[in-house]
Amino acid sequence: MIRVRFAPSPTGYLHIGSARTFIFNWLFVRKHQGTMVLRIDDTDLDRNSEASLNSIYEGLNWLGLGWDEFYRQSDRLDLHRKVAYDLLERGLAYRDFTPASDLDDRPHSEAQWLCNPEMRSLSKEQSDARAAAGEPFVIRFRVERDAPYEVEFHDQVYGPQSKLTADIEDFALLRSNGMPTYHLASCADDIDLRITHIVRGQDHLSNTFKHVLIFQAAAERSLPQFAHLPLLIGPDGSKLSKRRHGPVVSVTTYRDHGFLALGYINFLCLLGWSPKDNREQMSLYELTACFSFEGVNRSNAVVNFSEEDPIDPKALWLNSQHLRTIPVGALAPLVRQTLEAHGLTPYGDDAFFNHVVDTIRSRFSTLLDFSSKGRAYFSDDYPIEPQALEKLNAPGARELLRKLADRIEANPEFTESSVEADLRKLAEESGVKAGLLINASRAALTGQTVGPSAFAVFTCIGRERVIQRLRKV
RNA sequence: GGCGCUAUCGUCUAACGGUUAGGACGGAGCCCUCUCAAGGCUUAAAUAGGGGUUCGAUUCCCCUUAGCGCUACCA
Repeated sequence: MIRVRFAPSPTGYLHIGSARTFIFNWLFVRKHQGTMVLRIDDTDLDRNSEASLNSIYEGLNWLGLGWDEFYRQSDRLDLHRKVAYDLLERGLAYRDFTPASDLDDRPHSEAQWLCNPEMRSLSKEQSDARAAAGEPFVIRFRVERDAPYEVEFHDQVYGPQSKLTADIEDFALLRSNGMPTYHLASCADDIDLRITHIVRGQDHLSNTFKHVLIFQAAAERSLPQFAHLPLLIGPDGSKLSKRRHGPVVSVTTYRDHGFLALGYINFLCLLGWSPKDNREQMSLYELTACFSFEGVNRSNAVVNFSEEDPIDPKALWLNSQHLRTIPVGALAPLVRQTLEAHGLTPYGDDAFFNHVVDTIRSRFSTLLDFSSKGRAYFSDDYPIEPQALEKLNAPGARELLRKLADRIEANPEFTESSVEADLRKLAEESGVKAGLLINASRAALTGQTVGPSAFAVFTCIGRERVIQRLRKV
């Protein structure tokens, strides 16, 4: 049984890199009918906040993929401590009484820090005595020093990995305030939750050697599988961060820009992974079916945005592809929500609404376009653009539009073809080109010079409103 | 500084030793057309540099360079 976990720490919004990690975990586990664990890694008291936990849920809920089991590390502290003390008991870890402030003075840039030999060699009696006296300490993992060996694991993406114990420092397991470090909490939980595949960002690739040491020391069973994902970076080549790159790094930004969750998921999947057969637009089903770690790349992927253009153009394109191909029935409720959020109430029944959505969607790339560019289809209060005004100001245009209104009113039939017939007949009788009347109609009905076929516009606005709007010009 | 990872068009990527180095986004142009999209077609655009191995390297090995990551009582 495959079990994976997504383990965000609540120290900010849901980062798009984290979102992609979540998605890859999800695709993998759904493909193999395993269990998805959501685990909140909240062991850093200083940086955690309830607000950021909520924003992570917000992002996850928007993606809409879901999970099967849920844990918070802060509820599992006893387990973490037990693992640390067990390692201490067995001599695989030791107490380090060095005050935290002294460690800051370490010459970081020159030689790497491995351990403090004095603390490492403290006898059990001394160590116990100082602890009993209330002196603060951290518990560190005792990495082999006398007989260095290669710590090895096989990464599903990066292949065989190894690192000499001589290059691994005696990392902390338990802080002096009694809280576990990331390394300890993560491994203790992965063991306890019987996680079989650890899928996470490549920034943890070198940490994995430490984790392997913990797993080997603390778990009876064999190592989980590891799969590290290439990082998402900005156009400047640096890791995406809110401070540097702004709101583009938060998934909710894309929700707020009117993205379809599927469109954005699809985009994220194509960053660092490909199905190898040139497919780009894919359904969740297709993504799940063909996802594999073999298809994951090893080099970082740039999210392509700029100040003028804050959304990756490919994301926008992919979204527009989904927007025009998903079933109207699935799209319509989302459009309705968007409209309502902008104070617009669509006309007519569901069938009519679906018809309108279906007609105009191929020109749009986000949900927001329905309430902005598509406003005239859902409200009588819409702006007339300057170019549209020009069309209306064409000689005789207004008068012809009023006549057209009369013709339409006189004709009981109201379909694309009946309107077209009425319009063309009127143009012919008046000795003007049909194009003039067609363009003027669109301008009058939508306030815009761009949009669907003019006759389709008539049916989307509806008979009564068409007559009204044509007369009003 | 040490260790680890990476390197194909501007961007996302394909090519698991032999291709005119393919596709997509974006750009340019053409067609279609009542407008705008969509769609179709065309086009510009890449193997970081240097050594090997090989009949033959984008592909395998080494070096250089560059970028990224880890080197915290952050995750």
